[in-house]
Amino acid sequence: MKHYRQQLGGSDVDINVVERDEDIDAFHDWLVTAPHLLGFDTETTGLDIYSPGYEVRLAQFGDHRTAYVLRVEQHAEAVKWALRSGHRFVVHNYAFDGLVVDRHLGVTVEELAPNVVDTHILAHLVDPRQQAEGGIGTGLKPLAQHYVDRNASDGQKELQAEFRAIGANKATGWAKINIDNPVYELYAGLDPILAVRIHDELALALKDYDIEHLVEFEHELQRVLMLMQRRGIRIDVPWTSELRAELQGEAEHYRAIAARYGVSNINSTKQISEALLGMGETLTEHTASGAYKVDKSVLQGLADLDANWKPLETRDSNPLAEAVLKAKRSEKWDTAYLGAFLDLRDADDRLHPTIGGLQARTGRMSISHPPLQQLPSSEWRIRRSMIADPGQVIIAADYSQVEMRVLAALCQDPNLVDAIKSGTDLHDYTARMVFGEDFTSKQRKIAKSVGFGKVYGGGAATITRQTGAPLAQVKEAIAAYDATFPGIKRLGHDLQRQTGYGSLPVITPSGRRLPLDRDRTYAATNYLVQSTARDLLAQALVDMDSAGLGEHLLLPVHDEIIAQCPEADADEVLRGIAECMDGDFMGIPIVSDPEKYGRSWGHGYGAED
DNA sequence: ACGACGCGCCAC
DNA sequence: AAACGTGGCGCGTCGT
Repeated sequence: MKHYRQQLGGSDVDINVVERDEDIDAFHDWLVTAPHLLGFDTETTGLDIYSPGYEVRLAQFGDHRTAYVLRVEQHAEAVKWALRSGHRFVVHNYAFDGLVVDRHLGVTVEELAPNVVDTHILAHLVDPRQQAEGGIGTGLKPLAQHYVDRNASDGQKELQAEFRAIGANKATGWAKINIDNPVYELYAGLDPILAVRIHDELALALKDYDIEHLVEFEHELQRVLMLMQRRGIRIDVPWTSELRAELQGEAEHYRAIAARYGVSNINSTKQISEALLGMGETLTEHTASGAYKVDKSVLQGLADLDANWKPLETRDSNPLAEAVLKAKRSEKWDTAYLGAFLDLRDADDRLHPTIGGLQARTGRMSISHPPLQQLPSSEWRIRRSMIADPGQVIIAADYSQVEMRVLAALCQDPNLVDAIKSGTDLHDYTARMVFGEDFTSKQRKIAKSVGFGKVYGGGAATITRQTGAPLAQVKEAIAAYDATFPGIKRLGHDLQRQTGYGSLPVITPSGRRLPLDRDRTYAATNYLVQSTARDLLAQALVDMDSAGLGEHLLLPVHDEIIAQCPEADADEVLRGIAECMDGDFMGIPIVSDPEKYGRSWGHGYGAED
């Protein structure tokens, strides 16, 4: 047995590294007398749990002052035994380690999840802000520094130095570092101890908030999301490869055109602005640092295109602007999406994206590796890469105008409630109230933008920029909007007053605490609405799992659920999904729009067989 | 060479 | 009085 002793938060901690088979006896002896609640952590070769060749290298258990580090290759049975020993475990970000032991040790999410408390979830419920936003932070390091020891480290920096010493980097070091490297072993052992100590402090903080139901709910949701991540989603490799080749060809074609105008690097804003000025174009917008702005909207203007890439026919299209726009788009779609699909797939051509259940300040979920919540929706080709399992079809259900409905429920403005309950198009209703019976399509667009502005906290200037309508007209529309729906404005005022203008958090109907930034208290309405809409979708996911629909679920996308099922069952499964999503929220009907897509996700966006 | 950071752009 | 929210990620730039 190898030992390390270290000071942590004013007391000594002991880290024991199991080296030989006889050391396991000491681990056994410790575990059977150890506290019921133990910290657990793993060290692995990387983050891509499902990639070929992936390995879990170390497994660590610990209490407040003692940790055992086990090498999984040697002592996998002891690790499994410990995980099944009836203890409860504290894990920081169980969504990761839980899937690691599910995939690589066969200790499943189903058996372990009920015995786990995740400090990431607790931390987010105490304070969802990152350090940079003025919060405590939700990572192991900031939590350790805040709750355990001002000088605590999660070892990332120290390990990075070790990686460098062996000619590795952050990406390769975790797989390459010697398994008996002392820095590696020490920090591996510290992590479960930190998790336990952080847990106790967070549990104490949560006691005051009376949100035990949220703690339980978020763990339940996490389990459902982990099963979705484990299931993964199949990709059509030949389609993806062919589309890549096509987009790469397009990018190359347009790069060559740009090069003819002196732009050798289409990502260099400097080259682009200089070349455009050289062609006699006038650039009027500047970036924050004073450089000429040549972003998408500026280039679209020069290329005579509107925001939807449709010709405006107001001028001759600048060929350089057009070439840069198209080259950039093709390149981004190729690398950020299609390339990632192929790189991140497992041996069975499935993606297992990381689904963060409690990610944004508002609790909104995120999906990364690859980022499947942000695939282009303007066309179907990228989404066409995601396909249903054999014999199945992709189905989806999205909430209809969920944020406006939530806003109506929370502010109870009579006209807004009436507008939603009447079932008429909300933006038509608003335009009629604001501009009268004979409103034009332009006025409807303004009314729609004002509505979004209310949800996001935007003002007249932003709406002017978006719609192109004159400022005076936008201001008039906002005034009329406020007069029509006074409850929305009142909600914002009430929230700011109730929170002491940012000194207290906004509390959502679910009990979630949402701290405000003092210089942006106008965001209170948006936080409340966004978070509550998220809670509705999260509850629907948990309900679907309880209703036996879990096996169909693929992805959550903010206000919609992507799923799959055998074609013959599509109507029935969609009905079940709708039953979980739909309902009454504070007197406002929440309704979803279920749809059968077809063989691929792209089939919901225009792809055909 | 690597990593932190700002910008821009994709989504809802 | 006015103030557009939440993410992920690839690129270029800059600092180590």
